[in-house]
Amino acid sequence: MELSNLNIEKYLKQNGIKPSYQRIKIFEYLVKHRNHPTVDIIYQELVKNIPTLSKTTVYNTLKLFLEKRIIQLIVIEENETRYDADITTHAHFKCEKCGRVYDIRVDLTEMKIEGLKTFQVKENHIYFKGICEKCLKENK
Amino acid sequence: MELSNLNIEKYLKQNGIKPSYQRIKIFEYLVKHRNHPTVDIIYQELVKNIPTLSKTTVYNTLKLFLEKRIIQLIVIEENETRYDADITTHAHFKCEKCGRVYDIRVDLTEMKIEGLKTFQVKENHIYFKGICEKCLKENK
DNA sequence: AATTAAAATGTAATGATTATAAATTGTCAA
DNA sequence: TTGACAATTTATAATCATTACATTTTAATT
Repeated sequence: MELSNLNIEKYLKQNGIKPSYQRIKIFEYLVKHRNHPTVDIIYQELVKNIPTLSKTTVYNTLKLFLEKRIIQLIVIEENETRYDADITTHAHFKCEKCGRVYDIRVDLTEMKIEGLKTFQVKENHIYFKGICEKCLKENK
Repeated sequence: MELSNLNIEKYLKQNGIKPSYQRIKIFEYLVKHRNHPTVDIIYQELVKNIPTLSKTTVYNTLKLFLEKRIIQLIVIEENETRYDADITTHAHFKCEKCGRVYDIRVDLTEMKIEGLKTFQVKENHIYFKGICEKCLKENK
């Protein structure tokens, strides 16, 4: 299902989450922007329209979303935790210049890993660092 | 070259690092244990034999090693930064039960990624989470 | 409307990392 | 060998993201 078209309230309910105003807005932010934001980015954006919003609420809500597995954690840099409402398998690319985090489609079926045969794998994470196309062009 | 057999003092010099006692011991710890330790683990182990050791020195030294590219950063959990003296391309697996971080050999040549064509990739990181073989057996 | 539970909020506490300044050690010319 | 300067280590304080906790607000139920 395309996240951008779904009814967020319904989606939260389906996943056992009571759809409060704040929860809806936080999830909506993730779905609409798809920018892999940090807690602070989410807070700074939403507090413009929800002046009473507390950063603790953002933390609590994201933790709840993680427990219910409707978002995933992205940890690329130390001390920079980001969140993604796209929970399908995909990789990320972080540009060292502009700091943007891009979604990268990867085909993991190609990747057969001997060393993991005897392990029970629950999550896989792939990310790259470098310079994005946009920044490469600008620096010419 | 096998890191475990090399002369650490020489290796540091070759990479533009003045081989002080602390630096040698910290690098030696990484090479001998290969356990992807945190700063605290390194500090707690080394301070047993170097009572004057400061945690700041461990931080400074690891930062220097990173700049000189003789170690790599491993960030799997938020708020848990680990270090690895093996700078060859390989993946990691963190066990959710015992917390151990395993090295996993992967063949990245198989992984052709359309979305990265126009980007300049400098680093790639792959990690998995789940239950390791040891813990799977113990829980039976 | 009253009662209770859930959620949101504000503030304080925690803990890893970084900044800063002082002390120690190493280097090298005189 | 000594003195002076630079590099390194150390100890302490500051920072900042996250978590803990207590209070207030909102929602649900009778």
